[in-house]
Amino acid sequence: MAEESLQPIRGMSDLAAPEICLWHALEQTARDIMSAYAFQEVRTPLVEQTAVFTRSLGDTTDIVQKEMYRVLDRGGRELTLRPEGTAGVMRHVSGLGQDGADARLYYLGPMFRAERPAAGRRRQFHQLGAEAIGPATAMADAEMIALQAHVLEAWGIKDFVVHLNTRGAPDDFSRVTEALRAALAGQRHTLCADCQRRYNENPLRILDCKVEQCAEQVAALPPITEWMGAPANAYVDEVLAWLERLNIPAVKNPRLVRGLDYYQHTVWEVTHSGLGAQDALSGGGRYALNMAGRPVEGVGFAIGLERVIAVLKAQGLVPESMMPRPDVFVVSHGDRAAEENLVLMQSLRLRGIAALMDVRGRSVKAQMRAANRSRSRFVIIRGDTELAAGTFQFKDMDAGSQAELDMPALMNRLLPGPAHAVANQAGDE
RNA sequence: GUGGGUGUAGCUCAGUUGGUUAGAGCGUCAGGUUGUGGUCCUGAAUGUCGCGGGUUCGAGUCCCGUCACUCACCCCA
Repeated sequence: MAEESLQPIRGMSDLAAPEICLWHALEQTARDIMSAYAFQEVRTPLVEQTAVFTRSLGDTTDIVQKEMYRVLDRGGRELTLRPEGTAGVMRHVSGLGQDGADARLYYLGPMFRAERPAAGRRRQFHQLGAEAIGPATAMADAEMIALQAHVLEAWGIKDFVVHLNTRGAPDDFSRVTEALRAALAGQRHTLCADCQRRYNENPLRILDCKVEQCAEQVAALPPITEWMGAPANAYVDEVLAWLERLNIPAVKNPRLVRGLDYYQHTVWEVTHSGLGAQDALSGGGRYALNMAGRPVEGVGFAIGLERVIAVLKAQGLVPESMMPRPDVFVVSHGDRAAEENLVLMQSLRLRGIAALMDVRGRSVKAQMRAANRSRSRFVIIRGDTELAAGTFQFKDMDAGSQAELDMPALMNRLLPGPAHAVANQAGDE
């Protein structure tokens, strides 16, 4: 066998410049908006006891059945790399007791699912999620959808669509399940293999099957809300009313049910036409379940960062344009000058000026090339001549102009510098 | 998990019906007189042709396997 191929494992990859600059920008925007909605960040462990996920997501879900990275630790305990963020947050909240009754929390980080990678789907991917813990009210649900739309818009995502549905109250659930089985009983054998299995295990999931023959039969069914009681219907309508009041466009999609068992009442998904096969940008819903003996109710969503970035790139955004520019590159000629320039560079950095220099003792020409490649805004050249005269050559790399300055004049050019270097960044080509 | 496509220098790729020292563009580095970038000119370096096996006098080129990437299905973010 090959000695060792230390490459990243399938579906996981490094995230570095220039792409990382885009991530920083998105993260900063998201944190600001979360603060505006009074959400606090929570960082739960990347690994939890397997039961945290199996109990909350549901045993029959695809995530639990075939997509979790499960490992045994030294004590033989069953652990799992988190496939989503909600379960860990609920576990956290259940430990807070009364203090967790109205928690407003968000998270941002990697999730793991052992799937076959494809466009918009990785084994390690990243989600921004938010959870509002508290009693079920339509206003709380609408607020979350508004928050989510706010984030997507602030990131510059255009033309996303919010699909909304209800899974009904808990006591509607069995009624809908039975009604579905009854409605499909006759044509059961014409459904796809997966749906025949779902017919027994979880008939709701048949509703969002993409196989054509199933979709046709589903289209002929009445909307599931007809089998639900009046309270459940009143609840969704109220959510829709609040959204309208907030000017958040949303379309009702009676086939949307989502794949996780903990949802009840409002569920939604945001799609974008520019994504291809995996067109879901984010999803969320209201849930209720028992975590460690404590009931936890809440509403939340998760946005797939990789997919957001795919849309932004499709919209023409280039990560390279977001790379920060160094303010100044220091060029030396002669050992004495190099020594003094190292000290100069350090003092510039202490004042917040982004500075760098060549540390290999290369020719002035090579240093200038390096300065150009680094996209530095300015170059300071100080050799033996300048050292003797107590001056600096100060070159504007964009304009190509150069002037000889003394120390006060140099500082004068550089200290207000970051401001106009930033202003310049937007306009460079 | 199932199916399709791909895998040749840092990057994007070419490589004719298997034939002798494997190429281009971009990038990198160095020069174009002795202290100056981005344009131009000249030159240089870099490949276990994904990995393993097989067929053959001979394989980047054919066959098998394997790994990875990629796309679709499934499901989801």
